[in-house]
Amino acid sequence: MAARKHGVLETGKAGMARDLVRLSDVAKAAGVSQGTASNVFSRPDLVRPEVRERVHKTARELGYAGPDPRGRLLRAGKSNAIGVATAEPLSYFFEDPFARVLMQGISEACDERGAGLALVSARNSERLAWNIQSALVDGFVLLCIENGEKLVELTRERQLPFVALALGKPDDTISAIGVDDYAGAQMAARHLAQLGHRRFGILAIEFDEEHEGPVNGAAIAGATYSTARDRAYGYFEELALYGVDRETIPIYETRSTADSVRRGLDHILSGSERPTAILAMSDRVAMFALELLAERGVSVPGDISIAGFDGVPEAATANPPLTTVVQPIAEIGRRAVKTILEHDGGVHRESLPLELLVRNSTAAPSARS
Amino acid sequence: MAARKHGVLETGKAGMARDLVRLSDVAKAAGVSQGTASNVFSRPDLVRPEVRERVHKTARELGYAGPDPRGRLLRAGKSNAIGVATAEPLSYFFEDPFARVLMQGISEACDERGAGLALVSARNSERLAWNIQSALVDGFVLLCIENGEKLVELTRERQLPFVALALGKPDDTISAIGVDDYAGAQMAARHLAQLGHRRFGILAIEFDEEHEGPVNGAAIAGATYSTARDRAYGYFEELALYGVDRETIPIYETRSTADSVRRGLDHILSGSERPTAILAMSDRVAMFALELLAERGVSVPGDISIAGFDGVPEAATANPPLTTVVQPIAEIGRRAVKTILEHDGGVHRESLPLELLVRNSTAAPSARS
DNA sequence: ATGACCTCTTGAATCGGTTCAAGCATACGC
DNA sequence: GCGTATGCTTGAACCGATTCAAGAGGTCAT
Repeated sequence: MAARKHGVLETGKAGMARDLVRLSDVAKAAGVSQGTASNVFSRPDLVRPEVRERVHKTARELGYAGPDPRGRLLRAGKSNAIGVATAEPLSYFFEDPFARVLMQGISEACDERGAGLALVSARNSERLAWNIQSALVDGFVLLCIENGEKLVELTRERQLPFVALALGKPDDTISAIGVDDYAGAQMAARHLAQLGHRRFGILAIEFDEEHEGPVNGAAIAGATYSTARDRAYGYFEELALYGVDRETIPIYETRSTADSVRRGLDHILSGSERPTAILAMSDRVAMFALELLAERGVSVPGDISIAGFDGVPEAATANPPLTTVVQPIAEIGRRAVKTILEHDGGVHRESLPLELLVRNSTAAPSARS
Repeated sequence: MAARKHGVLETGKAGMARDLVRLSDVAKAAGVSQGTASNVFSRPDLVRPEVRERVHKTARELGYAGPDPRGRLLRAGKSNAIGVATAEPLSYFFEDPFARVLMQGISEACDERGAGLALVSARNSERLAWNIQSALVDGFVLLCIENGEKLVELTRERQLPFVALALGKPDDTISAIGVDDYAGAQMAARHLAQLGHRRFGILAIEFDEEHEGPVNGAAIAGATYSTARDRAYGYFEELALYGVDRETIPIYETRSTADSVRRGLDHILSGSERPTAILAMSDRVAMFALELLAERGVSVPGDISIAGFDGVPEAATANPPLTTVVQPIAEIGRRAVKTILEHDGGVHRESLPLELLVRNSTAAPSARS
């Protein structure tokens, strides 16, 4: 009661006097040492009940808010929270389907272990750097979508445990969890080839920082992002087994937006020999393509088959439901958290299995194609 | 280079020796005072370039990770982050459509102002208490869904600025942002009544902690959650204007799960006079109902009209697209952040406008009904 | 040569706790 | 009555920075 009354008074003096009362004030007022006062709150069983009660009473009378986590943090060292960082804006965590499923896995693991969760990001890279430098966390999960190198660079300087979500990096001295994009791409390609398709088009995700448009072999070899590169090679190698020459496959690098997918589709379908199957490097891109084709009256899988990649939940309810290579996204998140919280100073690299999930967006090419 | 080498050595000794090198070590090694060393990193322009360079070099050689945010935090007082707290498990932030849109608004506002974002929650309330007590934030946004009272109680003790997302609380001494649920419910009811409906059923969201099932007037009056209560009264009052007696309206309290909505639907449709319109207190519930009715071969809006509440994005792509009362969810989030970051010690209460959005799930009752 | 005025730099205080070795009673066994 | 085990308390060190009044050294004008 006294506490509440005091609190009201405090906030009443709009904007003035912040939290003036500290543990040492309580200790002094209660006539005990600061050490004892601290024990009252953190390890009550070490304190004689009467003393404990007296200190509590004093604290209430003074309006003490309880031990300030800032002080504790400094002493204890651990903030008991992990940070998830990415170079995208913060809202990415709540918008992107992949990120959302990943975060579900991450948050489950955090809940289980009682760890907190801090989202670290920013629109411009200067602020991102600052945010990473000043994040109050015990470790980082790096969502390496856009600007992975930079992210790793910045995080490394914090000298905290971290794990990159993407194995591709040439640098295998850092911990990472990911999937075998190459093998996954092979699965998708094999599936379509075995259905009888021989004419393909590829709707790619980002190979490089800023580029959009048709892509050739050299560009792929020099790609900044290994995810796209590996998936491309996976497609190529597998299709080669079925006698499909990679040179004949139109491939368009999109920016994962509806507009760029539209342009990509135009490019791919404009050739003399129209593909009967499209390999999309992400479900997101595949689903944009699905919508656009429906608008144009092209039947999927009647006229064209499409296979995606990632296995986001939305793929199941797309129209038609999307055949895709599913990543264990939530599991990746869970393991990332585990890796950080159980960090032992070593490097932890892990590749999780992919799985082809056949739905209705793929079928044998029709006779008339 | 030296820095990296050192870093590698450090982490090499698996699990041993943490970050031994502090600012004071660097200062000593560089032969400057700690104050100067601090300035080198935080206010470089105060330091003569040569000295600055020397300190930086020393820091690199020692493998100094840069000023530790923990120390800074204690001194500076502000962690420059806000916490979003709720009594649901953490994954709620990424699963629930309402929460997601809200978080988009919140994260945009945080991005804009360069504030960090911490998610605070837990499965059991003991841990929740601890997490709130120890969150390193400058203020809280309280997502009062399930256990608002408790949440407010816990947060109040931190003596940090906070804003509750829900106006309903009897306690108007706390800051809050919300909508006029009563008026919103009236809009939905009026719309259906004006279409000609006179027989209604209500699929309610939670009135109380644990209950599911048919609800009577007394239960509503004594409801724990004001959101549900206000919406119910909004429906009742408006329908009364059209001569509909509230006693004749079957109302079922769901737990917002598919199963409970199924039971709710059974209850509502089992009466002798089948309703021609259903008022659902949330889009989530409405969309479950939509699916279930489709399964049963009941046409919406042919046989039955349904109106939702909240205006989550999914409502637009439901089948049929859902008529609903839309809340400015993202805007609520943005204002919440603004309120906290601009906290002046006063109480800030705000009610944002609702809007009826008519789509295809509502129509005039058919002749045969 | 003197004093005014700059630009850096220093040293100490401070932020708010936790922890631990050492001290002091009190009770217990003999 | 004495040594010892037991149970609370204490006081001081420490966590890792930032800040600011005061000082040091140098420049410039008179």
